Amino acid sequence: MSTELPKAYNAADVEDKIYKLWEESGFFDPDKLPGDRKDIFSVALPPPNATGTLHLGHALEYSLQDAVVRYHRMRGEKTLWIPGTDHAAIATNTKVEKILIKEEGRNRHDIGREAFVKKVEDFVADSRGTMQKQIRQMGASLDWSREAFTMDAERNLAVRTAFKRMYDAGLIYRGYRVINWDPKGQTSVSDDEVQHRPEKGVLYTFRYSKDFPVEIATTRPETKVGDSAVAVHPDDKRYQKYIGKEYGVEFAGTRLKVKIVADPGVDPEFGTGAVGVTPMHSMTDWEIADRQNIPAEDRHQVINEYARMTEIAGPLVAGKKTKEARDIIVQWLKENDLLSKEEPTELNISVAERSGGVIEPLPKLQWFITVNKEFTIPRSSIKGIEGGSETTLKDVMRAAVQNGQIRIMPDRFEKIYFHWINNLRDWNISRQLWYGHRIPVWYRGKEIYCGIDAPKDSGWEQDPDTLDTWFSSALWTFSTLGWPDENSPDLQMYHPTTFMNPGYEILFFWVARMILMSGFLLGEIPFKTVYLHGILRDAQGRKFSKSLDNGVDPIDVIKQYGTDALRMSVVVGIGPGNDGNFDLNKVKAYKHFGNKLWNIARFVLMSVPEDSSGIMNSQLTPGDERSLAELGTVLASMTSHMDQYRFYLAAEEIYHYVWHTFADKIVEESKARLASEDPAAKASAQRMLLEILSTCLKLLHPFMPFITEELYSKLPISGKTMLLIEKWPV
RNA sequence: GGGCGGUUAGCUCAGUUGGUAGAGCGUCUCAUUGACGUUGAGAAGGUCAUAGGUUCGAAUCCUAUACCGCCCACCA
Repeated sequence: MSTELPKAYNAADVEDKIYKLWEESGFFDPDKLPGDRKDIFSVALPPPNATGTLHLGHALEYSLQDAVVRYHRMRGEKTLWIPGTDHAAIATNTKVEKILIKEEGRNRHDIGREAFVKKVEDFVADSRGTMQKQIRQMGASLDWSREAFTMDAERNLAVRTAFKRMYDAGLIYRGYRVINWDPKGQTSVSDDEVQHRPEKGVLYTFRYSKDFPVEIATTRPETKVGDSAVAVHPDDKRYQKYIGKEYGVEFAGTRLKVKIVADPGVDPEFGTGAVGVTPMHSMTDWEIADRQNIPAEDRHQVINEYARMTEIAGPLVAGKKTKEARDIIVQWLKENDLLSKEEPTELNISVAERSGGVIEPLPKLQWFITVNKEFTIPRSSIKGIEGGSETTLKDVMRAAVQNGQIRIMPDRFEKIYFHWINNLRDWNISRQLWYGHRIPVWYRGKEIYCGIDAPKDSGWEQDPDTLDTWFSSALWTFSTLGWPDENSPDLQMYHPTTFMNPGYEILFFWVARMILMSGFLLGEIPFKTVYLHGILRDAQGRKFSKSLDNGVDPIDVIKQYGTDALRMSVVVGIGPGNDGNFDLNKVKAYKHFGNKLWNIARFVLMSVPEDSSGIMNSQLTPGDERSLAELGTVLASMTSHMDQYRFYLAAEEIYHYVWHTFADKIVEESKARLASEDPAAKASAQRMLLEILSTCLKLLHPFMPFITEELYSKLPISGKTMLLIEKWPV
């Protein structure tokens, strides 16, 4: 054999070249794949946030998806994998504003909306370029001709159309109520974007004034200047005589009208069994106030958007930060001999997940998607939901998974999903951010107009708010396929998509919302299988974090060990839904494996003639027949693993076979015969080696695409194609 | 408060429907001008958290307990 391979495999020499070859072949585009492909396999890449660069989590995600995509392409399916980027409104806003403050000492308000959005767009353009390059380095076989961005013109049209249709169906409404306000990010956030952090607090027990009949308990005395009622349990004997009575009280420099009401939501065992109701600063209290018909004029906003006390809060605390106000009020209670107890307590503080700001519940006029309201679903292929029937978005989301049309892997996340739906409240979709999809609603005096485009006549002003970034992400499986053009060939061909591979941390943010949107807008499920992956931790199992400085740049790993080694290291041994540890030693081990494979191929290539047509027809010895049969069982098992999305087992199986059966046993055993004088024995060995090597390269290709493609190109077999589109053996 | 996951070799973790325990790394011994030292052969090392139960048989199923971790939550 004349082809000279270097002694060791050097990933850097081949990866860029191979990727270019693939990309130029056009085979990432399913329309350009050869042969008659009837079965469809389509995947939408979870679009990475346009906030900068890829991290190891992306490496894990893309290794899994590329393996499954390559496998199905080799199975002869019409395989589409669509790339894209998410504008990640809140994350990008935050990041760019941070840079702005650092570099220019100005915030977004200093430079104005237009200039700020321009800055964000420039930043995003930059990030997207970097990330596209990095995704290519991962070897991801994405159809770049269909690349999408959640903020481009096509996706913007999809967003406006979706909003309009939901608005017309009565599923989107504007409402004034208590929402999660992030004083740091200066925007509202949805319930899912609020995280809880345990903190030590104090439970204060006191009464508003000397002549007020009941004591209440709270951890936030500063909000009590905004109280409108005291709620007790309807069956609580202690307070029966006060229920329905109204008191005027002088409390910490304010005058309050406090009605004592009975509400079943109150726990008689907690504190004094009586709760001060602050409608404007607690969602629960707002709901109690609604149930008790507390009129709007008796609800007082005492905290503003900057987490400072308002004028209404009274002269004692007005203008103060909430924490200062708390101290002042506690002091006032003590001075007036109203405080009866101070007990240390554990409390959960609410924090905005992006900015880290402490959430301040505030009443605001916001846009919501209602999840409990009945509507007529125009059409539906979701089992259990009849087209034309009355249903709710919650029911749609539930049905899609309950009836098995969507499978969530691992199964246990289905329970978590249902639990989330059961407790779901209306989704606050408006954000007071500048970068994002502008809400397609216009106002003129008391008139309101919702439309895909601005109203033609003059005097209208568009709603200043933008949409929650997950609103556009929720459309992703079909907004990337030409929707809202229902006749789009891509949409008809590739939707519902086959496979979806997000991290479990965005099950609610994204997976559930995709099911919601696809259900309402298309009457379809967005995908058939959701394979949730876990988080990658460091070698000791710790989370990657800036403070630990244990971050690893996947591009550095690729430079040092090669992409194939990185890919194997994040796939093998990590089951669905489980966190994995990232260990450079593991990457190194798979680099060694690549080299092993390289040298197996070198040996085989040196051992067979340049023209293999003669040996490929030679008679196999019974021993060689057995070896091929044994490979057949490995193949069958691997195929089954791949079909069931058990990549972690498939990859390990072929790894083990190549090294410890093919190299250690079969190749070793063949050496004597290759050197022998018996031409039949020699030819049989040559044929067997070449066949096994060829098959192994195919089986490994989904996991280690670069080295296998390179080696496959050297094999002296006729009729072969690029390994990328070679047939998976059967 | 509710729910979920984990507990397997020194370390990090696999173990698909129950059939006498596996991988990588690490350790020890030996080999080696050989396709590959990014190597090969071999070895040591586990009562599969604990206690019960089901079964001919359990790391695997059931019930408790302990310890770690995660998610959800309108006990103010």
